[in-house]
Amino acid sequence: MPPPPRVRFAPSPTGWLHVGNARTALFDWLFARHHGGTNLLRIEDTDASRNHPEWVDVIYRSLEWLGLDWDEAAKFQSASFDAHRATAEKLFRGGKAYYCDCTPDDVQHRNREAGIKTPGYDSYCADRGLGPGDGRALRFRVPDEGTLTRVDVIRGTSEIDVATIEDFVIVRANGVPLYVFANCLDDIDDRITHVIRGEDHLSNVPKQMLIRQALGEAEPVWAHLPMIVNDQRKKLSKRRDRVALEGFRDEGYLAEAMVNYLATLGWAPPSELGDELASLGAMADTFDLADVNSAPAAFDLKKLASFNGFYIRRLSDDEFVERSVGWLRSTVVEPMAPLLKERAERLPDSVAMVDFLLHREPVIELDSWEAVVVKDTTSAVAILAATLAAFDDLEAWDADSLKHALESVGEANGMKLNKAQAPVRVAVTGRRVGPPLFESLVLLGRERTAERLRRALGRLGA
RNA sequence: GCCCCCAUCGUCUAGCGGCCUAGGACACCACCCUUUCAAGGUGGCGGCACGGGUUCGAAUCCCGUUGGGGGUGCCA
Repeated sequence: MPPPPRVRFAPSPTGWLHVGNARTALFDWLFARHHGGTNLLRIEDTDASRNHPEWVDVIYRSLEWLGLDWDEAAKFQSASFDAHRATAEKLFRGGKAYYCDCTPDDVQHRNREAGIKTPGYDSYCADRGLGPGDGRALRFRVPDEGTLTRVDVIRGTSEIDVATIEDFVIVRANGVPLYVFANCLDDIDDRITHVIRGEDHLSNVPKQMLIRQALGEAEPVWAHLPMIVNDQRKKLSKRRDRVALEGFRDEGYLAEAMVNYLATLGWAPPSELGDELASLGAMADTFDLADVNSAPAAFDLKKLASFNGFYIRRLSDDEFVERSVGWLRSTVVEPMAPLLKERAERLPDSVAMVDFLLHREPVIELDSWEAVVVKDTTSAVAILAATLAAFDDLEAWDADSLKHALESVGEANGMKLNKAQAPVRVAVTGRRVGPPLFESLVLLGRERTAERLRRALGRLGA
C-alpha cells in the first residue's frame, strides 16, 4: 500500500474565493479524504499586495461554508521567506542560478534588434558572473538541451523540450521569491505527494521539475484540473462572470448544492441521492483523480439552481425555517439594521424599505417614477446613463466610492447630490424614499444595480 | 509569433476496442397530475468536430486537419 497522500490547497488572497479555486479545494479535499491522507491549506501571499488579513479570512470562511476542512494550521508562504532565500542562495553558489540586471525593456530591445520573433529571456547574463546586488534578479539556469517527461494523472504524459523554457526568474530584484519557486519549495518542505491545481499552472510544471532536479528532490504526482469556463468558453473572469463563492451564498445557494454542483465540473459524482446528487461523504468514497476529465467545463447557473432546488426541498421544515431566517438575517437585516431602525415605527416598516433587495426586479412606484423621472426625462436619462458608466468604472464597490461617483455625475449635470440621486434611487429601489442609497447599492451588488439602471433607461427608450 | 492543453446532445457527464441502435443529468418541448405556481410522473427533441489509418470490429488506439482554450510577467 502506498503511504497516505499529502495534498494542499494553495490559494492566493484576492478578496474572494473564485469558484474555480473552490472546485480545486474540493478535489484536494475529496482526494485526501478518499485515501485517508492529509489535506493542507497554504496561503500564497508572496506578492505583498495580496497580503490582507481580511482577504485571508474570506478564504477560511468560504472553505468552512463548503464544509471543507484542513488538517494542520494554515501555512503562510511568506513565513518561509528566509528559507526560500537560503535555497536560492544555494542554487546560486552551485551554479544552478545566476544574477541578472536586465530590465524587461533591455530584453525586449535586444530581441527586437536580433529579429527574434519569439520573445523571452535571451540568457544575456548567464555567463557574466554577476553577484547579488541592487536591481538584480536571480534567474534559474535552464539546461541548453534535454527533454523533460511530464507525467500528469489527469492529462497523461508528454515530452517537453527544455530549449523552449527561458531562464526564468526565481527571486525578484527586491529579494522576494516568485510563486513558481516558493510554491515548489513549500511543496517539498510540506512533503506534498500530489500537486492538484488548475490547468493554468500546467506550464509551471517543467520549471518546477527543473528546480526539484537541481535540488535533488523527487517529483510529486502532478494533477492539473480542467478550467471552469463561461458560456463563451473563456475562463471565468471577475468582470464578466459571477466568480465569488460568497456571492452564491448571499444569493441563497446552499453549500451542499454548491459543493455537489462543483463536483460535476470535471467529474461524475456518485448517484447517492439521485442522479449526480451526492453528499461530500459519498463523493469522498468514490473520488479518484484518474476519473477527472481534462476538457474545460462550462459553469451552468441553471443546473446549479436545479441542484439547489433539490437540496432545499430535501430540508425538513425546521431546517428550512432556520436557514431561511439565517439567510435573511445575515444578508439583509444585520447589514441594514442601523439604517432601518432609525426610520421605522413598526417592525414591518423595515421590510418595505428593503424589499428591493429581495425582489428580482424592483417594484417601481408609479407616482415616484412620474415625479422624478418622467417629469424631467432629459436629465433623468443623462443622470442614469452617466451613473451607469461611472459605476462600471469603479474599482471598489463600496459606499464611499459610489457616493463620489454619483457626486461627480451630479456635478457634471449641475446638480447637487440630493437631486442627482433621485432618479437613481427610483430606478434601483422603485421608490423615492428609503434607507441611504449607497449602503443599499453595496448590498444589492454591482451586477444587479447595473441591470436596474439599464432597465430604467430602457423604459425611457434611451 | 512561440510553447502547451483540449475536443461525446445547447450545457455537465457515462463510455477506457465488441455490452453503443451511445446511457444519465440540467435546459427545452408535449402530455399527465393539479384551484394557480412549483414539485412529481410519462414521453420527446438532441451528440461521438472532420479526414485518414490500425483492427475481424473504434466514441474508445495512432496520425493529420479544423475549431476552442491556457501560458508566454521581476502576478499567482
